[in-house]
Amino acid sequence: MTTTPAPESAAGDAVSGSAPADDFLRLDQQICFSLNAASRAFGSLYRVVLKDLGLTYPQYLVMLVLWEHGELPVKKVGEHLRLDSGTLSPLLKRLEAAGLVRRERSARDERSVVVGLTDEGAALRGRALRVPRRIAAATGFGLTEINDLRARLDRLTSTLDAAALEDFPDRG
Amino acid sequence: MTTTPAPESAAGDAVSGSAPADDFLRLDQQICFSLNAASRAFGSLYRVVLKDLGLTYPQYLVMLVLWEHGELPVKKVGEHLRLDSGTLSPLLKRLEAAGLVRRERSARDERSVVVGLTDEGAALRGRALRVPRRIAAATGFGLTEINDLRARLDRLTSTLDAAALEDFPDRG
DNA sequence: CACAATTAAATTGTGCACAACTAAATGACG
DNA sequence: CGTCATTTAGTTGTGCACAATTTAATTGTG
Repeated sequence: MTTTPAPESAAGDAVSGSAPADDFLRLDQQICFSLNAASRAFGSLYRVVLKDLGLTYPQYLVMLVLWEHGELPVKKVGEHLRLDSGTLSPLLKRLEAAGLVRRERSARDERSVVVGLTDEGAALRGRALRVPRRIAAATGFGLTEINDLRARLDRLTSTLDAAALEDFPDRG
Repeated sequence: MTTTPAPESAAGDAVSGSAPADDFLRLDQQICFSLNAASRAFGSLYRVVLKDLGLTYPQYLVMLVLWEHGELPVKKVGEHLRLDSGTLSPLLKRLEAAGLVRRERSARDERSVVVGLTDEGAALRGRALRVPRRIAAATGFGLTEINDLRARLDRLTSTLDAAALEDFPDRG
């Protein structure tokens, strides 16, 4: 579980034999699983930390966007978070039911629904200020290391997005 | 979007003012969001690549485990993937309905359900061999870089797990 | 102005993650 | 042997992600 053998013999050439492909399959399991596991481990930690704010992790992300940008149409919130209305509509309804946000149709454009903070939602920010520090501490990483990891992940994300668009151009 | 200002002035001391905490909140958004986004971008890519195998991403992970280890009780599958029966039971039923795995109660221990591959499930491995290469290519990362990222993520995961256990010791 | 194309939310349906709980089998111990 | 704690799957309920579809408003064009 330390420093994988790394089947570099098969790194550059086409799939010829069978053994290198096996290694790739095992490696693939490790990579995709590592990311998946890290994401879920983060989720578990946030679940604990956010419990007394009464927020789930995706709800917290939405609140972060609103705290930073003020009121926004659902569309814009979705652009910030890479989420569509299929995910956001029910989530925002739950935040509204919790009294943290209000949602109202824009007068200028009746298609658009503008999401804003209630007083309670704005006040919650004060209690949220201590969240990042607890999370950062739990990672055991320093700021530099965190920023480095973030940069790699962001690069990975945009590369993956680009690759997905090549295979599947009919996507927004 | 390049090299964040990094509010290192507030890195070591307690939250005194307001501005540094604001920065932390913004930073937190970036970190957790980056991981979340990368995980979902990976998911989208796998969704496309796995489409003609008829597998979802979590189902693919289960198949990887079975291809590598042969038949296993549900419990063991869950240990490999960090998933409990609440997630695995319905997932395995879908794989069984698809004709890829069979599930049968162990004779030795009637509590345990052993999951094994059908001929069709074993045969699917052949078509899956080309998946890792497509994924690796899409990341735009070399093997070294992938392994490095994986190592960081694994370290992050175990640190996060340990931190969660400190806050919440009643967890397996 | 009329009408087609586009856009924004919402809805529907499928599948995953996870907490909480249930049911059944096993194992330990008096 | 009987009883109780533990273990293993499964079930239920909540919430998120995402594809596909629907509805309504807006924009563009003739």
